[in-house]
Amino acid sequence: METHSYAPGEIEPYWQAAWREKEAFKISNDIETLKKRPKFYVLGMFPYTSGAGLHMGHTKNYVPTDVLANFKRMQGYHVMHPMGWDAFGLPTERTAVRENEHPAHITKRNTETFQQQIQRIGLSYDWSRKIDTSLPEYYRWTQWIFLRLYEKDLAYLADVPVNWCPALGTVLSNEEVKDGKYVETDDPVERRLMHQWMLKITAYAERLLEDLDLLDWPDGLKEMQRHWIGKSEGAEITFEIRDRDATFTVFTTRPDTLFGATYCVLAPEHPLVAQITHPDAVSDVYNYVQDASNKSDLQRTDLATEKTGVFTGAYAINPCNNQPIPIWVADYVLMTYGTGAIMAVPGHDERDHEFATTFNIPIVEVISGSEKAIEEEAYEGDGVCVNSDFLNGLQVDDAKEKMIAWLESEKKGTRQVQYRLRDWLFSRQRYWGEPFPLAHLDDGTIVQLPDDHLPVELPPIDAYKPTEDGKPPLARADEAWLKVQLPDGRIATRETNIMPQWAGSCWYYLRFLDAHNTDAPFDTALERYWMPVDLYMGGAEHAVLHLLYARFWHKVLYDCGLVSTKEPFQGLLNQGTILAESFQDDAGKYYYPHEVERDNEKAAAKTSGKPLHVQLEKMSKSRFNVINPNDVIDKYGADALRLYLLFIGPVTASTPWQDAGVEGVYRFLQRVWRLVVDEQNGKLNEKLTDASGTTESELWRELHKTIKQVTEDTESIDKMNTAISQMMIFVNTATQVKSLPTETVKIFLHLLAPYAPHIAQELWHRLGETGFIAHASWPEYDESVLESATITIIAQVNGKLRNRLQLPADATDKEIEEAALADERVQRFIEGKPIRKVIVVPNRLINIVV
RNA sequence: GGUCGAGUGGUGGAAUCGGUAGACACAAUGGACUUAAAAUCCAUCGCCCAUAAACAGGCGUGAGGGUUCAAGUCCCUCCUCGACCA
Repeated sequence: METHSYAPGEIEPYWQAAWREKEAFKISNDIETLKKRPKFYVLGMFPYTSGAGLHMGHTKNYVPTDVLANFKRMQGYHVMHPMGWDAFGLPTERTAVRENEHPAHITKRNTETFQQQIQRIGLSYDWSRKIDTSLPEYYRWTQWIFLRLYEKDLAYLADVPVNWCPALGTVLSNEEVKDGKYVETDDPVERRLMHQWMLKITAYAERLLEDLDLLDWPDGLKEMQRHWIGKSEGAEITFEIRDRDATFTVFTTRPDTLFGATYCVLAPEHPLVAQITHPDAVSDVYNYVQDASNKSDLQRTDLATEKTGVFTGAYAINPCNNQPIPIWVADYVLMTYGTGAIMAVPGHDERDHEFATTFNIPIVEVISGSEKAIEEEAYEGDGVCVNSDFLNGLQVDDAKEKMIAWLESEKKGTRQVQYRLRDWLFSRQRYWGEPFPLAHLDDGTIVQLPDDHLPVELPPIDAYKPTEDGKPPLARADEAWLKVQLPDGRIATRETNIMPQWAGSCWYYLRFLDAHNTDAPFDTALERYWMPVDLYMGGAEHAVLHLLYARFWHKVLYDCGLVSTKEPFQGLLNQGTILAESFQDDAGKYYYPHEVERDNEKAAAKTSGKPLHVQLEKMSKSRFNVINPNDVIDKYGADALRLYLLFIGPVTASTPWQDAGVEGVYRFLQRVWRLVVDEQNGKLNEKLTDASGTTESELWRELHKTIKQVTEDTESIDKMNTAISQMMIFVNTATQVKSLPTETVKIFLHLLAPYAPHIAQELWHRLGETGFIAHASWPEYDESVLESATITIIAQVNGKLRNRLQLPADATDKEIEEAALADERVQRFIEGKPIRKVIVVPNRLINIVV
């Protein structure tokens, strides 16, 4: 029997093809056309195109941003809503090695899969703007922007400690190293100084901090960035060394505690260590420094359970009281942080206190206020200075000021601001990334290649690993690539490091504006029209690094006069994660849901009968709890997937996946379908009439209520779940009425269209409309329709609900009071007690206090 | 350890500025329809007390205290969980 029920599997591919053929979401690049309307730029963070394909986390980002794009488009905005691929990076290179295939081929395959999967969701991207960071036409401009940074002296070479794995002959990232070993092969990893490219992001620390105030970002996110930048104010103080003609400088945020400094510490790498160490201590110190050099920063500071150190035998002079204090070497002081030396105040710093206790160094109280004896516990709180000569009696803040003034007048120190932010290690010894547009001359000087040499394309090489003598993979390229002739005729050797994975994503939001420009990274007029991004959505894992790096590049481009805004992303939201049940046995082994026997709370493995722990965790392959978006589309369609993802909770909340919930929204879509289509014969529902909407006044009012709520909730982004609730209420009402004005249904379909575009389009079409509902105008609501002749007033006695009163909307306070007092149920609770007070909240309630 | 956020029915979640707690769904239970099932439709659905039934009543937003005519919402103390950083 032929059925005419809702069949997403048929209508969705049909309309997706129609949108593609008609280029329904393509945006003009003609600036005059664009300027006729306001703009809205909504961007979901583009995916890293790993072989795993699209996962539910992507959809939790791309669906809400798409709803917003559809909504703004219907409101009359020109909407920039592009998609592309973050394609350079280590995972693809690893696959290339494993499968012995060129990473470019793997990338092509992966991006095609991604595009196919994304298109099935019915997202309204302008695919003509698609970019791929690993294509020369794109990375040409990444290299071009790097040259602008280089010209501004923001790129430099430095010796920095890296994780070096001798067995693999390569550098590893911190994430790849655990307990001094490479996580995948257990090969030992050591710390080694290597020549690396650095970007001087610290030069922008203050602006990166200050300009956070310009942004409409969640406070928590701004706080994370502030913390990462880590501005601290204090003083640099110079210490002289007794009996030697040498000094060292420390940075402290607590110059007020200088009188309490009872020792100093130099980092093991500090250049003075060798110079000042007393002959008797030389071998101890040497051994200690050797040990420390193999530890990571984390092992030296936060993971260290015990403080270690060694006395140099030398003494520094405390500048405020000329007392000699011992100089130690300890690995809890890092050379890369501050000046690589500290003054230690064990009385008022927890780590110094621990160290002083371990090594029996005196502890002096200089700030009063501690509840415990200063020998027992460091006191880091506020208080009044004691044992501090000219600071005595001052509060901490005043004491800091006075001490800095004194140091400056005595030329023993200066006011200083310090940041936690480090310069950005910008080179990798890998293959699948952007080559640097730089070359080295024989005399060691570095030259930048002229712009017209770009792109510097990746050369073909025989193996994606370092050379025998430890040079990066690009050093395997043939001479034709390695040697480059400069405009003046000299021959230079190309830089063989590549840029890190972050590089391509630092400016991709600009390339979307003018994706195929071959003369410039983007057109300036287009940039001025579209920037900044109005809403940027992405996972919280990018809250710090990606956003900070992109902001940094953007500010450099701003200083070069290439972009018109100080900040790239005006609005920003982190979508929540999607959780799902996972099953784990006592040994920590995970099981797939189909391997598990469920009995209410308890779960057991089907094969072994072992009891399993059931927990809600983020969906991930390694936890065996992934649900593939494409499987959901196969079963329920893209509209149901979209609606469900939005209906389970606010966009920013983390919510568990429930299969049954998808059925709920699927049923809702079926009800919508039946409003228009008679499932028996496929014709239009007989209830539909040509009457004006106002004839069915209750439904008309519900419609306007729905327009209002869907408009407001969609606008706020984080309330799309309640927008759907209200649409459900409308459909429930519409299902029950006896005659249904077609006009009313058509208006409703506009509201549904951003959320469930396929079904809205299909029903729109069946109601005789041509063209795309996506191009129709967003409906307005009429406030007067929402007004009702009567209102419900809550009658309370002593704050407790006693009755609901139906009263005319224009009733005065006095009339409300009279009606309440006349009410039988209210009277029962007053029972002749004296009325002390009556509170009337307009349009809401009356509270009688007895 | 630090910073930020969150605790509401069996479940996901609603609740504007402090003003009807539990919208909308899911699950469950009962019923209608059906040879049967699915689908669909109707009803019930926080806890307690009471009743033949009903009207009503008491309690209730992690725990304890406070402010207020009125607290899920504001303040204090504590507990638990999560995110990020270390």
